[in-house]
Amino acid sequence: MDEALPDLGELELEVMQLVWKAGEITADQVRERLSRKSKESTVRTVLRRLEGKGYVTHAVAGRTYVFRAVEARQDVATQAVKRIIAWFCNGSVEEILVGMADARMLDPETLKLLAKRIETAKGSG
Amino acid sequence: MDEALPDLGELELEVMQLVWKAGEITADQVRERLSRKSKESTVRTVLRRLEGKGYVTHAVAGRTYVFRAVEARQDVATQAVKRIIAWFCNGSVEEILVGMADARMLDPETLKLLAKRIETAKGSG
DNA sequence: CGCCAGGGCTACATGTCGTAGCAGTAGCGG
DNA sequence: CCGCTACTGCTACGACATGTAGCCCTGGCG
Repeated sequence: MDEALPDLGELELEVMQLVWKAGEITADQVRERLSRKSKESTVRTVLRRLEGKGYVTHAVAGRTYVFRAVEARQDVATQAVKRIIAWFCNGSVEEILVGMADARMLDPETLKLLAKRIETAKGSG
Repeated sequence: MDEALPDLGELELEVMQLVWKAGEITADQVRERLSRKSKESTVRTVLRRLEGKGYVTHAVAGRTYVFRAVEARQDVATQAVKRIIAWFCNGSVEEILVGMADARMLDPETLKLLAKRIETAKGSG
């Protein structure tokens, strides 16, 4: 669990979105909801690769595989950000945050929410 | 300037680090400082590709190219985060931040700094 | 018992990336 | 003024990732 970041291609990503959104999903359901119309074997290959990469697991329901995400979307996102920080900012979280602030991606509301979150985390963790 | 995110391989990334750190740098200097010992032509190819991707530009000094980054490290990092957010959180910045808070990547100090930053941005921008 | 749904394996084309050889060119020293 | 050398660009090649799909296997149902 160290390289666990976006080794995801476009299709793979879209599939993951679907998996996250549905919670549980079959290969065929994925195929139906996919914007790009791929063949079933294509979808299944992607799903299998995703499983190989550790992004999803499957349970067997009858003769059908039901997939679900291994990690929550937010966790993967957080991991990704962490990676970015390590990559570009030598581990300085502040740099990123400051950059985000400058880019108007943050606002006081969000900040307050965060403050609360941190409090909670401190208390419960 | 829309896909301008980490299409960077390992070597490319390391080269970028060097460029950012040095401000201005020649192909040979890059080669010297590289952890991995590559041939000059390799380094030059990477530099050229980086230029093609819009990450660096060069000025000619005598018969030597002097490279420098087009965008600041923080900006690229911010872009990257933005991309992540779009990818995994449907554009919700909060989700990421909350995730970071939960992952203990944030602390009150940083938050205060951010608050200040936002104030400043509001005033000046 | 044969058919069909659902799945796996294997292949292939394309694109990226690291690596590098080879050729062109412009100064510098003789 | 000329050749050497320092630098550069171009082109290639192998490895690996990714999208796409064909073909075969298997188990349950009619």
